[in-house]
Amino acid sequence: MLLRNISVDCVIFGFDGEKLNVLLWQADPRLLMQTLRENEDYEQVRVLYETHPSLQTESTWGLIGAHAPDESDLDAFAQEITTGSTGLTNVYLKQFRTFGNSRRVPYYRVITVGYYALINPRYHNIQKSSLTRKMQWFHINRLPSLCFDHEEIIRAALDHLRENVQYHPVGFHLLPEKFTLTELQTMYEVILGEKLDIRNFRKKIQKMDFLLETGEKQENVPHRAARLYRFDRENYDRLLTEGLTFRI
Amino acid sequence: MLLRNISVDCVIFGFDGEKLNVLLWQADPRLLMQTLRENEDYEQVRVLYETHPSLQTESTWGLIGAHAPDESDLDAFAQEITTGSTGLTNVYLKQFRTFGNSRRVPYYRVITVGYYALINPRYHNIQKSSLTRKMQWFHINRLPSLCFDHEEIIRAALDHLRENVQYHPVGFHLLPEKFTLTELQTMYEVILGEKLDIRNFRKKIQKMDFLLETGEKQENVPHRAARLYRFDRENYDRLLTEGLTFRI
DNA sequence: CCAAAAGTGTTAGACCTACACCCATGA
DNA sequence: TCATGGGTGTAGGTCTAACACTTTTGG
Repeated sequence: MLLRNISVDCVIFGFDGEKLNVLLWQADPRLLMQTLRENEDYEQVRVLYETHPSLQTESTWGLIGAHAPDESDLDAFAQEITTGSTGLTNVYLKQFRTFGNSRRVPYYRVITVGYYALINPRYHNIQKSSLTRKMQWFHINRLPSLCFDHEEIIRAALDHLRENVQYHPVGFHLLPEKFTLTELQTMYEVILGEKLDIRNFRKKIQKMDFLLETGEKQENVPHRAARLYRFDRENYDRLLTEGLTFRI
Repeated sequence: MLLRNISVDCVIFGFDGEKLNVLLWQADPRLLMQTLRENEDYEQVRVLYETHPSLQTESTWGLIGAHAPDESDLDAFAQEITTGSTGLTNVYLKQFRTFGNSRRVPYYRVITVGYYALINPRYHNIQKSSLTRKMQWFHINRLPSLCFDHEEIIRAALDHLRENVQYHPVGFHLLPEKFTLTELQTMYEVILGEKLDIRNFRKKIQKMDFLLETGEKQENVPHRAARLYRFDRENYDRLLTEGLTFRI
């Protein structure tokens, strides 16, 4: 059974090497209606899904989310939602805030627990669920019209990410497993919204001692090939216990 | 009406000048039963309150919290809860995490939205609600036995506070309006769990330029009287827009 | 040989750390 | 006059910010 008053929304961030994007979703009204009719799990939430216009117009998009089932842990359910739409398992997910205004959706009370995911879009496969008309990446500065308070949720996720990324090495989840220092720097520049000095950035990040040189280089690039690094989680964890403070 | 599946819990932190404490609560079984009988708002949550032993033994304590009413915004409801137990209005409250494990309380599903409050206990008056047997401060290192997952919630609140306090000037809420530099330093030492060098701390905090000297001094202390300062929020906000980064 | 991005070092100033003694007050 | 905590400065090392040219690669 679904909990009528509780939903989970995932702000799925993807970094394509140049821009930070969010994965958004549009329901297919026909498939949605059919599911509402045939699946009695949806009994609890029918009125909201049946009638809200934003789920039926072509121009309004939503975050990837769902009402929580009675029997799932919220963290696990957020993983399920992410896996269901990207095909990725074991994604970095951060619960960042719960939105609890009493009139944030129409008809009845729904609080939503907000998570954000960091993924590298090169590796994922968008999976349409049975209700989906479209699923698409949007640049965070060019969001379409969004239903409910989803724009506020995305804004809040981004603010949270911006802080988080400065004090915790989570940005690596947005990159391929092997990445160049330029990719790493660009990711930070995009999230923080400012240019960083290339020489100072390299000195700083290399001094932190949890980048592993793979010995490999880029291939088939029309310029000097860059060295590829990987994030050394084990060493990072060890350094943490010794009191390292990560700071970009 | 109360939302059966959603509660709000407030970890109320108080700093007494020496230690960091948490305000905890014990129900009075007789008053509780009477309220359950007479107040039909409690219909939804009766089974949980009637039968769980932790609400009835003398040795188990709980956080200050309640099931959320259908019509209140969660943030506002957390304020109400805090006001109801401390008599203080306009308290610093931070929503820090939502606890959503499916079996965190018995009988039926309840997720709880966790907030923590920072108050100066000198100014507050504990107000017992109609259900209370006892309400009492506990030192964070000497917590009593707690019901449900409340110990985990307190631990998580403390971790969050520890991070928050280093990058945001929120610790001031734990102090009286006018405070000495030693009080400020002690507060940071207690939260961070480490000693700070007095001279370096003073240089650092004074350089930040949002402490106002009041011109007053302590009175009736058996030693040299310390100067009293106050936090200059306006100047802090101005400095923020100019790109200040606060860091203890 | 050209275009494009990779890669590298130095200097001046700011900041951090470690550390010890005198001062003001009330009892 | 004593006990208690308030208040202060310096020196050495580390970190930060600003800044421009050479190298490698593919086309």
